[in-house]
Amino acid sequence: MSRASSYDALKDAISEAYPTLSNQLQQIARFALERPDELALGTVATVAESAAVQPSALIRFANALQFGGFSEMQQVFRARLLERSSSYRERIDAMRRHRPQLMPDAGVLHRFVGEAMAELGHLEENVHAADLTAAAKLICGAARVHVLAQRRAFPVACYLAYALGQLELKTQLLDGVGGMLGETLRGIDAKDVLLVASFQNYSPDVIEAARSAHARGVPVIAITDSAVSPLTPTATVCFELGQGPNPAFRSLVAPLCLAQALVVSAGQRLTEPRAGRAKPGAAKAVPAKPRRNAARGDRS
Amino acid sequence: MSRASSYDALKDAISEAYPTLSNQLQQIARFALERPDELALGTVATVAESAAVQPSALIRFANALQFGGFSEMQQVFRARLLERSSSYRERIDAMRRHRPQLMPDAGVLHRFVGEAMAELGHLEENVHAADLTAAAKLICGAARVHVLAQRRAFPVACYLAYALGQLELKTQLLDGVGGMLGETLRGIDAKDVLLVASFQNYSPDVIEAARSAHARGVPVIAITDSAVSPLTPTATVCFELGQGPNPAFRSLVAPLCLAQALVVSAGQRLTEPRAGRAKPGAAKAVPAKPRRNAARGDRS
DNA sequence: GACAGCGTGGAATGTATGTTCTATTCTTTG
DNA sequence: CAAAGAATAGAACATACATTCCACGCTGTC
Repeated sequence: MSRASSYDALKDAISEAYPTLSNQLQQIARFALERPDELALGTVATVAESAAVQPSALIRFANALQFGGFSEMQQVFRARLLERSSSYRERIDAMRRHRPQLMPDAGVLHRFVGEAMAELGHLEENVHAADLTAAAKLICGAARVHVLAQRRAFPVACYLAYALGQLELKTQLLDGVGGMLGETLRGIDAKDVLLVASFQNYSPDVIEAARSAHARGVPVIAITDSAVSPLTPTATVCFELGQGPNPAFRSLVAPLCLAQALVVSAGQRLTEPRAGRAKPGAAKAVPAKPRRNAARGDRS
Repeated sequence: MSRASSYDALKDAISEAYPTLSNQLQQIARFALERPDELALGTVATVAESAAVQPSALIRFANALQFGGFSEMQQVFRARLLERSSSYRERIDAMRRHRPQLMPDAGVLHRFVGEAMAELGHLEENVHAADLTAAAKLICGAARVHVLAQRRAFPVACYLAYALGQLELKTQLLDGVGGMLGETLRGIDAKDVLLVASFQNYSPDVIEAARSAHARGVPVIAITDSAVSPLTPTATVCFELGQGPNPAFRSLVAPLCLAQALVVSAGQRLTEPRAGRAKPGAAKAVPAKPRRNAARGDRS
């Protein structure tokens, strides 16, 4: 029997070998199963102290399990940690593998469906509910909502403008038609809100628009991909979606799903005004505050 | 400002410090946000190699973020890994479900993510690979590609126009700006292809455009929701996505994912012309054939 | 065009780590 | 009760590591 390469296999190997182990090694075995995180991250010395054994005993334990040494065994515990950290992707990958590709273009569709699902999983993990609430609050309290995006992100703006327009909100899609973008931007005042979306490579116009709006006290809600996006510093509320598993073919699935949630959150807030919303007047007064991310604690 | 102790705080700290960092340090910042797992488990040397920087740069990066050294910063990444792997996240999910009034908008996001995934599942079941292949063939063989959609489906058209334009294809987005839609439509001939998308309630303009194009022998590729859609009879290739589990809040996730698959299929066909494609001339000649769905057998 | 300041690359250094080895202790058996 | 064997503790060692330091190159400025 060779050494185990997955945590589950390792668990089996430990149970199997357990009766044949010495007292101390059994103690380590129990420790390993009870606190696998500690074995994943700790050093020989720290684990040994925590398990109340000598460092050398850990090496003997690893050897007893057919590992070349402690570090080799530790890889298994670390792999477990990584697997666990992305629960969605695990399921997706399994599902994807389970289906063989019959035709060339079916494989393409399968692949993008799988990646879209993974992106959605990431979306849910990376978006803080409080940001969603704060953004919805801003939108509802605004006199007008301006939506701006370009190139790859433009569909997101289209959807937002359309869906927010379906509510009773005064929504304006800022396309650059006729080169009137600059003029329109100047017309935005602090009672409005600017909704922008941009991903790598970021459209300079959009960045500049967000910057200038922010400078004039207009609250900015940004949908972007990274915490180091140029939109981040100028955004009142910033959604950082991260990038999917395959950065080569990024899709709009995650941003659009977020946009939909944003619209519906705003819609709920409009139809049920008392649910957690402050007085309408107060809600309008809030936006000028430059606090970037409502969800997270102030960095003082 | 003291050093960040949680991953979220670290993300904020990175975004804040990002503009002041040197090029190399910015590169590391991006790497850290994109692949936090690697920073959690790797050593200075391995991370440095993976990020294509010198080990010392990593220490400088950690110092710039107010950490005493790399290891100190690494603790934050490791803490994140532990949080995610343990049942901590599940506990939050549970709390979110059990106390929706505390985080009302988290439920909204969760719901739409779930529905989007369901829609993607349906998409995969309802789209036939042969339709995808046929559509890609049409697109590649066309002299020009015209994309048309309105209202809710308009973002799909935007994406298609943008993405197809990124390939070497001559793509034209038919917005109705200036009321020129009718004029533009008359300019489409049988060597072109018309890509339309429309969902309930179907936009009359789009339906009429597809009908008239079809009547003049222009191949039409349609993305719609149902087999009884008014687009179905006039489409050379028709993707019927079905409607998601909840028809009230239909999203664009499925159609956009399909659009992406379509674009990439076309792209592959362009860069590898021999892969399954007939002679270019023949490919152009095919479309006029009135057989509706290439994938399915004739319904007799 | 020279100089100052900063960012960068790469080697040097001291520490900490994993592993090995041996002396000691405990257990078991004749 | 004594002796042999295994298990264990702890020190010793070689390696790998994080960190520091210094020389070089680049950029912007006077």
